Parts: sequence; structure tokens; C-alpha cells
Amino acid sequence: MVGRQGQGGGAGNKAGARRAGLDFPRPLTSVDIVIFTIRLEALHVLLVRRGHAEGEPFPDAQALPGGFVDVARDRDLEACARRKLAEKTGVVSPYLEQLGSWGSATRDPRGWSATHAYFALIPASAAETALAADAQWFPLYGAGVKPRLAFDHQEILQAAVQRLRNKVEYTSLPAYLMPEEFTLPELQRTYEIVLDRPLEKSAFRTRMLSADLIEPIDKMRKGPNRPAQLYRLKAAAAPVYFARTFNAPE
Amino acid sequence: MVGRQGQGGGAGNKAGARRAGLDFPRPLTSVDIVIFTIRLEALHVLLVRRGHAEGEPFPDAQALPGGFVDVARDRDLEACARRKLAEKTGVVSPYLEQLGSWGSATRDPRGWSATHAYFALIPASAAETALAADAQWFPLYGAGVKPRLAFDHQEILQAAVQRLRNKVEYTSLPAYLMPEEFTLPELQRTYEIVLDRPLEKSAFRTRMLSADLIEPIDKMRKGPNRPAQLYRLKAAAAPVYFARTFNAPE
DNA sequence: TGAATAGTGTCTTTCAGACAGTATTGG
DNA sequence: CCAATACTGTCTGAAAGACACTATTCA
Repeated sequence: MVGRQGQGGGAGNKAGARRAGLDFPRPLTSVDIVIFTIRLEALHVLLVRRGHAEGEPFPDAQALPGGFVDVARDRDLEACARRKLAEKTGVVSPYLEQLGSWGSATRDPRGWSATHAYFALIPASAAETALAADAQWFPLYGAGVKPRLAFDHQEILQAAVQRLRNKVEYTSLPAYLMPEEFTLPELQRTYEIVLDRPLEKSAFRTRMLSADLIEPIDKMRKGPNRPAQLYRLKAAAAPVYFARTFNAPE
Repeated sequence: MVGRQGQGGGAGNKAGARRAGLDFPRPLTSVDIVIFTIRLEALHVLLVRRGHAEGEPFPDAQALPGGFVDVARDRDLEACARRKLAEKTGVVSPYLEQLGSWGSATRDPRGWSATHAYFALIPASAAETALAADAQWFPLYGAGVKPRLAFDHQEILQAAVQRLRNKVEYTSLPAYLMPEEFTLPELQRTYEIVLDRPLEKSAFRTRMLSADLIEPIDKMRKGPNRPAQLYRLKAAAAPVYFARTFNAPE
């Protein structure tokens, strides 16, 4: 057993020879974000086209928005993620959740690298404006996306889709994909798009209305038929966890 | 908008001035593990006493087992976690799950650092043997532990306990805290210890037996009263997710 | 009036909670 | 026999699934 021994963020202690010194190679550290929205009745993810300067891996390929942590600018990982999200979409307060981290010697040809992945949900309304020039929405087919992705981003994306679909079964996450005002049928439609499966209207309404999540506003959505009650998210923006999933387990 | 622009593990593209170079400061990268077991009818976590060589932050404090990623030895983050776990406990194939990552400019006095936290469940039987000299089991009080912990490890530990308690409500995770052979009342007791709450025997048995998780073996646990059927985990070691939590939501 | 969608009510099913009751051991 | 713990059965209640029914708009 040779080598560094420190615990936590700690380095060197009892190995003696190499002690508290920090003069060993460090992995590259980045943050990537999987940003979802609903457009045209389908789940979309934001991708960014990579540059093609010399030394750039995966030139011109599509990739998740992200990049290296800037130790001078970023106070912490989440701040780094928020910065990148704002740069690409203009959105400043989305639903943002840590997804996991991927790190290995081989995922980046430039050397050992670890990325901290986040996933964000933003409303369709915010999804069109203030988009960066190199960013573009791509619809999801199954758990993936048409273009080949740089690095291990296909794997990260799949994990994000799986986590989203999974949590939608028993949480109120889709509410964060809605515009400010929405009707219950619209919310149900969003659930159905993400789950790719129809839900029962009656059970859906009961569940949503009995959760402390949305409140009716004094306004109706007019259409060519019976108007629908409009709702908005309650002030307490925390996601709600339901005690059961929507369907029986398979 | 200045600075590095790369996506993914990518660096520098269109900012022109600073391009594909990798000559910027990198955060320290470490892996920490929250290792749980059941001892003496209580949930315990493994802590390691930090060294006190010069330059060592938090000298002699207790900390989660872990340390810097060694780019020469560790193929990926999980391999790094498994290595550290084996070094401290001798256990090689526990239940191991990524917990999240914590990174900021201030969590380590030596500079910007990010740690990838894992959490592991090991059986009580494996918890006593082959323990490293500087490692020790500590019982949990609520979501924390008696001694003050180094770095932000108290926060990481709390997150781990919360995740464990939460998942125990609707998964078979406690099965990984059991020895090879166990009875249903023993498994129920483990659930109750983790949840700190009694469970209904009948519902518990029905749930466990109808899940494709355990199988009876041709052996009974003898005692001063009616013997109990012994079970073992089925070969497919994947955790089972139940459609409902044990109790109604509060 | 009819088409279309919003919203409600009713019956069934599933499964956890409560708890009583039976089974099997040692002393 | 009794104490103790393993295990089973039965009733109830909560919430989802299925689906029919009513309500309200526009054309």
C-alpha cells in the first residue's frame, strides 16, 4: 500500500515518504448539465456544438452544455452549473438537481477527467428565448438523441432520462416544465409526454389536487370548448413526493 | 464572457485568446465513502482518524474514509471507491452506490476541491474483521455522529443517512446489511433499526415474500422458541423497488 | 343541437395497517 | 402446562384503475 493516504479532501499522512505535499497530477474537473424542456409535444434536451480548434476533442460534435470548473469564478459546483445554464439559456432559476458524476482515465482523450452532471427542467416558454448561438434543442427518441454525442455524454443523458422518467412516477417534477399558468389537463399531458404513457384523468386530478402543490387562480383557459381552470405552482417550490407510483409495478 | 468555454470535459474553443490549452488551475479531486453497518442493534458508520503531519488540515479529527484520486492507479471513480473501501474494511463486493459530489473553493483549506461521495452497506459479520488500524465504527445519533468531522463530512454523512432512510422505505436495501443467512424477523428488525420505527409483521412478510428478492434455504434458525425459516438473497443481487412506501406520507 | 373537452361520481382492485388467532419450539 | 416467538388469516381503509356520467363552451 503505497501512495497518498489523506482522507476526505485530505492528502498524505502516514505513508511518510510522500506527505502533505500536493504535487501530484490532478484530474480535469468539469460540470455538465442535462437541460430538459417540452417543445412540440415532445421531451427535448439542449445540446451544444463543440468547437474545432486544434487540440479540441470531438470537433463539431454535439455535447451537453458544460465545461471546466473555473476555480476563480465558481464558488462551488452548483454555482458553476447555474452559470453555465444561464449562459446557454438565459434561465436563472430552474429546477436544478445533481445527477451524479462520471470520472475515468479514458473519458476525455486529454487525460483523467471527472465531470459533475446536473439536470435541469425549464418551461417551454423560457426554452426559446435567449438561447446561445451554438445551442440547439433536440427531441428525445427513447432514452437517447439522434446525433452522436461527445465524450460519455450519451451515457450521462441516458442516466438523466431514466432518472427523470423514474421520478415523474412519484413526484411533481413535471410541474417545473410548465409555464406560470396552466390547466390540469395540460399538466397531465406533460406527465404523459415524459412517461410516454396515458394516465387516468380522475386519479391524476385527485392526486394533484390533494397534494400541496398547485393553487387555482381567478382565471380560465378559453378554447373551442369548455374552459378549464387555470392553476399556478404554490410559493413553496419544493417538489412533492407521492406515496405510490402511478401504475402498479410490473 | 471571458474564460474557458469547452463543453463536457472540453476546454477552450471560440474564445480565441485562450484556447485548447490545459494550463489552468485544477481543483483537487477526491473520493469519500460513507460505510454503514448494523452493530449492537444500531446503525453505525465507519470513520477514520486523520493524521497530524505538517500541512494536514483537521489533524487527528475523525473523517469519512477516502482520499485523493490517484490517476495512475484508479481506472475510474468507482474503482477508486472500491479500492479505498477494501483498504479500510477488507470488504470487496458490498452494496455501493454513488451519493453525490461536493465541491467548493472553501471546503478544503488547501484549495478548491471536489469530492465524489459514495455510500456502501456491508453486513455486520464483515464489519469486524480486517478493519484498518485507524478506522473505527461510530453509532449514529439521529442523522449525525458524536465526534466533530473534518471538512464538510458532517454534511455528506447527513445526506447519506437521509438517502438511506428514504430508500429503505421503498427498496430492499437493508438486505445488504444482512449476513448470508437470515430470518424474516431478523430482516424486519434491520428495517426497523434503520427507520427507527416499528413495522407491521404481516405486511412486511407479504411484501418481502412477494418480491423476487429472497429464497428459503433448507435450514431453520433454532432458539428458545419456535424456529424460524432461514432465507438468503437470490442470486440476482439487484435491489428491489416497491411501488409504495411502508407508511402513508406525512 | 352536436362536437369537444373539463370535470365528477361510482365501482372495483390492490395492498398496507391493525390485530386476532394458530403453530412450534424449550422449559 | 406456559412463555415466547414464528407465522397466518381476516377485516378495514386509502388510493389507484376503469369508466360512465355530467358540465360548459363554441360553432
